[in-house]
Amino acid sequence: MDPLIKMFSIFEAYLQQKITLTPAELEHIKSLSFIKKLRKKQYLLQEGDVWKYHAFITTGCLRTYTVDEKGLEHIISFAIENWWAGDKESLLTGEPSKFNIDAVEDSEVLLFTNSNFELICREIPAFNNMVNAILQKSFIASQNRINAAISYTAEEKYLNFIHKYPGFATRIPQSMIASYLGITPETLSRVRNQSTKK
Amino acid sequence: MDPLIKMFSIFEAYLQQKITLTPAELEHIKSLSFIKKLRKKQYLLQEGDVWKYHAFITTGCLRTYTVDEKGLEHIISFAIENWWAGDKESLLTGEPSKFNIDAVEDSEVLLFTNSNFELICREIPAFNNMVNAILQKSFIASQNRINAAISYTAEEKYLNFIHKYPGFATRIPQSMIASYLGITPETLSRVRNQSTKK
DNA sequence: CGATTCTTTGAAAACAGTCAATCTGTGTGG
DNA sequence: CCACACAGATTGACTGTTTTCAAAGAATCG
Repeated sequence: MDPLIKMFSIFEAYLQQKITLTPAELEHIKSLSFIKKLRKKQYLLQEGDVWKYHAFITTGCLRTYTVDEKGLEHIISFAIENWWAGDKESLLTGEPSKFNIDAVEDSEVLLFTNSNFELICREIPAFNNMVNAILQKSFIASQNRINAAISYTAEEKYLNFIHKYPGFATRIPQSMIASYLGITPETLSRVRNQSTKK
Repeated sequence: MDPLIKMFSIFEAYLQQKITLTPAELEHIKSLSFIKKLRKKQYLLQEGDVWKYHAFITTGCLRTYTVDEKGLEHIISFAIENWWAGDKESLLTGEPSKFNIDAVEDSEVLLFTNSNFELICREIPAFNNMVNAILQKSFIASQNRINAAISYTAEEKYLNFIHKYPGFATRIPQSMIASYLGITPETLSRVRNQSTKK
């Protein structure tokens, strides 16, 4: 099966679960998308580059992260199949990104240039509404993450994480969970040992 | 001067700086808004209540915060004049809010019920676009705050804060800045002393 | 002023981070 | 198929930062 057809069918299922589209609209959206396959550890975006796309993940897992002066990575977000990735700030301002995005697993991504994406939003109001609803959910999730980051202890952060994303923890190295939670891998290891004892 | 007229003129100036509206549209928006004056420390929203509005601050300063089991407050966000406040999660889900919103200074707020707000969004596409642009900026700010929360030391958090919001720090108690940064007031006090020595 | 609130300071304790070594599991090439 | 290499996880000892608790010192406001 043509990979574009297969990948797009995943996106199509995603769209149809959220909004109603005519076959012509679907075909139009499809015509404006293109595929990118990423091997594990391959970059989708590197710090310093300008991000100009909207990326929908059909399979796999990506991470968005910063690297500090000491070379430590801090994961801002994960994005798995049926979710979006990108740097909205770089996209909006045109400034070079301060984030890196790379593949945690071999992944397949559907890309839209920003101008094509905006075209779709203008032409298909339901699509625009969907995009705004996603943004709203993303914002709410961010608020909750901020609350966890400034209120919780290391243990609470971990327990909250596995409760919120059950199953996901087994899919990625623990050191990445630590990086996402803002603690060291060693601390996470100790916290896990103590939690299981209870 | 009628307080509604005065307050609305602030909102009107805000709107006209962002979008173009006809006098009739402005009048329509005005007719769907209502005033709330808040004395310092007065609640706009209490934990457990369902939030059903969109609040635009014309003067003053509000804070959104959680209270943990120990009774400690954790500030999720500040909102000053010409900015918005509310709990999008409670609004979207209809669930009781886990946040409190109260006035840090005597404040004046313009309120729209969610249904009236959505009506305006539907009737005036430019207004809807403006709302989405604000949401986008809010999301970007949240991402940056998450990055600071998981990457920075206490001192870096403070320096980043005063750099990002110059002047604002003098407007609120330092203990609230500490609460916003996720550190204790004592630590902030010490960090400030050390920073000024340098 | 006096009362309240906020900030600063000190000393001790708790927590998380660092560095280094060991252990575990996985996958690859000989 | 085994042995090895590698990446990731764990553990220990130590260090450093931040918190906690308590008290004293400013600042603010009625």
